Amino acid sequence: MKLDTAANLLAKIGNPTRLKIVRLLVRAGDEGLPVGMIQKKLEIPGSTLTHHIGHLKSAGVIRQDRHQATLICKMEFDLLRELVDYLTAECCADVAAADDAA
Amino acid sequence: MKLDTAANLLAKIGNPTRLKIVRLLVRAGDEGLPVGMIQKKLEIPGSTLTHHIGHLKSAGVIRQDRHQATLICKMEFDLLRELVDYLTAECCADVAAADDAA
DNA sequence: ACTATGTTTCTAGAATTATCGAAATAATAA
DNA sequence: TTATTATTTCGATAATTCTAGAAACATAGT
Repeated sequence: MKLDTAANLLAKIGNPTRLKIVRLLVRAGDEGLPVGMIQKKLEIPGSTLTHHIGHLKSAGVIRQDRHQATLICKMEFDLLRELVDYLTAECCADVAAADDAA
Repeated sequence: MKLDTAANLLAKIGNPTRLKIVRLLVRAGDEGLPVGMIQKKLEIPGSTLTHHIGHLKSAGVIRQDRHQATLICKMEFDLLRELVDYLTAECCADVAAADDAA
């Protein structure tokens, strides 16, 4: 994963409202959650919620599947995992070596 | 770690310039890097660099130790690890829906 | 004191992001 | 068709963040 991609993903989930959305969706698992349910839990206007969902979607963090009249939001777990892997590799891997060197 | 704290940390390192700084400092290990060396590697104006360092410092991601005329920037590895742990918990969550302290 | 180097503070403009009401669209049912 | 529920798009404003030049401050050497 490129640095700019990682930075973008981090910035997206680095917004309190969006991190709450991510957390809800992670806990919802593969079944996801309807937009309306997220809205009910976060208690924010629909347009604001859509704005944040748009960010998460365009970054590839989540996707939306329509189910009748409702849109179900689902985590793209693979990407989230990739991001954590990047952080671990790029930002934490050298910690042990650094500790040894000290 | 609280959600808002995590979101703030993610937002801080979710800026390409700051993620580059973090990466340099992680690789520098416990010895850290002088501001001037970071500036030389990133090729950005000092005032811009100070701005980003200020963000990282106020979030607790890095600290600065003066060594004669130069300021050495060092990662706060513990906090970074805590953040990765938080993300990992979110990512690999079979978390109980009960602890909803949003 | 003066000079040089390293870094920050001040300041302001540009760019991006967040918020949300109102109107529009999507899907389905009566 | 009309109605209803679900969600988005539009449009405008507010708030935040980014960038960087100029000036100031910090430290050490002469």
